[in-house]
Amino acid sequence: MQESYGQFCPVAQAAEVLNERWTLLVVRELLMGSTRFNEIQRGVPRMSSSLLSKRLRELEQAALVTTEPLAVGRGKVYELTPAGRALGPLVVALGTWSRDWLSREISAEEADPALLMWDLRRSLRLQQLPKDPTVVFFRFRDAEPKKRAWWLVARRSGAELCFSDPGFPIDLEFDAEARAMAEVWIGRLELGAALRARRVKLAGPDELVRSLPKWIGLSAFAYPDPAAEMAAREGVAGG
Amino acid sequence: MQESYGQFCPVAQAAEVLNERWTLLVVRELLMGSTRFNEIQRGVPRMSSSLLSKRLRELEQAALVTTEPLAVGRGKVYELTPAGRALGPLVVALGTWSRDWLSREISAEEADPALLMWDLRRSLRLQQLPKDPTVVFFRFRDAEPKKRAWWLVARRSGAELCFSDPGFPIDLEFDAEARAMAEVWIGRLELGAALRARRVKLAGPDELVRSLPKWIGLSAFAYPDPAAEMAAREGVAGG
DNA sequence: CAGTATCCGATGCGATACTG
DNA sequence: CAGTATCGCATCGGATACTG
Repeated sequence: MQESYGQFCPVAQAAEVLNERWTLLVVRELLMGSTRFNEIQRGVPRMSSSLLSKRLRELEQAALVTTEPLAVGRGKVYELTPAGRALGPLVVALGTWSRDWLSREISAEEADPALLMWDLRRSLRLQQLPKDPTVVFFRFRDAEPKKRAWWLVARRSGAELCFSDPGFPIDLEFDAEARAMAEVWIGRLELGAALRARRVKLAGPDELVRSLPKWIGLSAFAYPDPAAEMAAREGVAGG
Repeated sequence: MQESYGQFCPVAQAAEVLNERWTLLVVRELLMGSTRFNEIQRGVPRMSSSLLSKRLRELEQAALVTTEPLAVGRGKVYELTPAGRALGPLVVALGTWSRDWLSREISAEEADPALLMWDLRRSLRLQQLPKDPTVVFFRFRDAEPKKRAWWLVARRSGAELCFSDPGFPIDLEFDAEARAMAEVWIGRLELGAALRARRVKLAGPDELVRSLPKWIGLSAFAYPDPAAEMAAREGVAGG
């Protein structure tokens, strides 16, 4: 832990807790609903276990996180305290600010399909699925071999992500560069626009294509406000 | 600069810019209106010049800050770009969150009168002054000798801060522990309550005492919203 | 699986000294 | 005054190995 700033200013005190490397991203994962160590780690794959462990302890000490031993099996459940949950709007605001003002391109390195798919899976609106299961195949031509193909098997009861063909008939098929998909995901590129520009290709029965925006979620930062969210969806569905 | 997180998530990209040690506090100073190097540094006195210089360059590179050489004399003027200014509500929200949820006590170390007075001077509402000049003497009994006594000479045209008696007749006199004063400043302790509890003492003509809350500002985090602000003022004036 | 302990190298930061 | 250059130590964090 860094030395204290030695200031009474609340911003300084907040910074002492949140500015440590990775900490904010761990909070983000918890806000997104991850509760288990490995689940959290899938959201921050470049972070070592030991550091994640340390950060979780620090967050617990700062009273932003509580843990409870699992009733069955080993391990704990990590959850945000009210103080931690109160950071939700702040993290969203930060993400939105970042999307709007930091014009950095997404690099090839960053557009990790594993992370993207993991995020995407978590944000599905399973209740809106047009079929049960709905199976979507994703192809990222530019990704490293092991991360090129993904099967998403979405059921109302939950969704699974596979690296190899699970054998279900495929309903929809995406084909895109990981970067383009990531831009759509974070709301910098609208799906309709991406499709028109052929940066993202989507194949399947017309009605399934049309209904997709209803149940595939986007990043929390993709929607500045609910109205814009709805407008964006209409636009996509119409395209 | 730390290594990149390697994530496309906007939060990660924002963190890369803002999470460096001291950076957020430098942004805070710029948001508060400081534009000159030394002015900024007075708000972060424990930060070395070299590091402040480096951080300012980084912020400039991230397009949050612009500089302009001074027409006369040496040095530059530092200013936030629109992107930087857009962080304003975020910093305030962070400070408010911190005040509300991080219940850390202000330590004696942190309650630096120099910082407190510097903040206070900057937040005066000079147009609301009852007299011109209005001279306030502050005594912090618990502070180190050199920081025990302060004279604030506030004029509509600007305010000065002195460590030694400037010779003006004193209108109001504060006497408090620096910690108590800091708690009032950040809005964790209401001035009226502090006065009643004798943690802060204020002496002077009745009408000047009463008018003080009108022109002495509090930290940006002391007011969750304008309504609360007005209510707080009324409460103080009545007490 | 769900973490923890240890080690070691990189680097971030603070101190000091210096310049126009 | 308004910064910049340099240096050396501390510490942070990543890799690896380990445990119940």
